[in-house]
Amino acid sequence: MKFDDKVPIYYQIKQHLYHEILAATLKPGDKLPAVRQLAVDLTVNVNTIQRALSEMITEGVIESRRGKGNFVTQDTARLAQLKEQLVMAQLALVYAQLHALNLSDDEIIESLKRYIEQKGAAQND
Amino acid sequence: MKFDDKVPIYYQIKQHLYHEILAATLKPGDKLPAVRQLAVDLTVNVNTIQRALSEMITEGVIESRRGKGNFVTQDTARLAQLKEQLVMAQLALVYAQLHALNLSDDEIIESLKRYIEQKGAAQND
DNA sequence: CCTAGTGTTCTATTTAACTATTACACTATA
DNA sequence: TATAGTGTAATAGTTAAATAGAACACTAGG
Repeated sequence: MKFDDKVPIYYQIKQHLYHEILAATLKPGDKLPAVRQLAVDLTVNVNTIQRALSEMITEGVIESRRGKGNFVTQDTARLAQLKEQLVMAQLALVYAQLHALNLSDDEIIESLKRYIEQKGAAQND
Repeated sequence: MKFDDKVPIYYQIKQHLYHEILAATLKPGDKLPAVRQLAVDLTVNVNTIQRALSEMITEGVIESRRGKGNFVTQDTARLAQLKEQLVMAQLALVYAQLHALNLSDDEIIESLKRYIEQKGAAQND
């Protein structure tokens, strides 16, 4: 995994895991890879994995069972809520950024459409 | 100015200045506030300001004139190019994030529209 | 009971960002 | 030429992220 050195690695790992869970690559109740395995896979230290996981445990996304492993919560309502929050946060961010560049609401929507069309033309998804 | 502690301060300052320039709050040829003044305004050290500025000088956005000050470049073509790049980069980012959450192209566009409508309803812009 | 696999915690060290401080270089102007 | 305002650069110290390594706690299975 490649990291952006502008953002703490533990935070990027957290976002990575969030995406896997909210995109249902990891389903409710699924067991995550062992922390030592994740550390190898992502070529970081166990402590860095642990830091990402401990925040997600606090947030109710992951349940930890000592001696067994880490598991995706089965609280699907919580997951749906978090997904909606994440989508809205992303949109709010990009909207604020583009609005700050003096793009109107319509221009923002249009430029997104243009981007998607260009993307589709450049490479079939 | 408030900073996100997940991202280096110098980098946030750079983005902040980019926005002011590309939104034409600071126009081509305009003089920027003195580095020591910026340091006071943004409550950071001069070196942190300098680091942001030196990258922007390398990128051709700002011209430095020793003893006089820092000035926005008058190369409007360069500015237009950078603005387009920045907009596209923002869109690419949010698209990738939402796509990774299994939202289709249409759903991404629709959710942006919904966000903007909600925003307009919640607070007149 | 022992062992392997798991999560958890602690200490020490390294590195990069940021700060504080000082000094230097150049420009304009009184 | 003296002074104030500007950018530039170097040094030293602080802090947080990340690493390395070790130890501890719990579970399952032979």
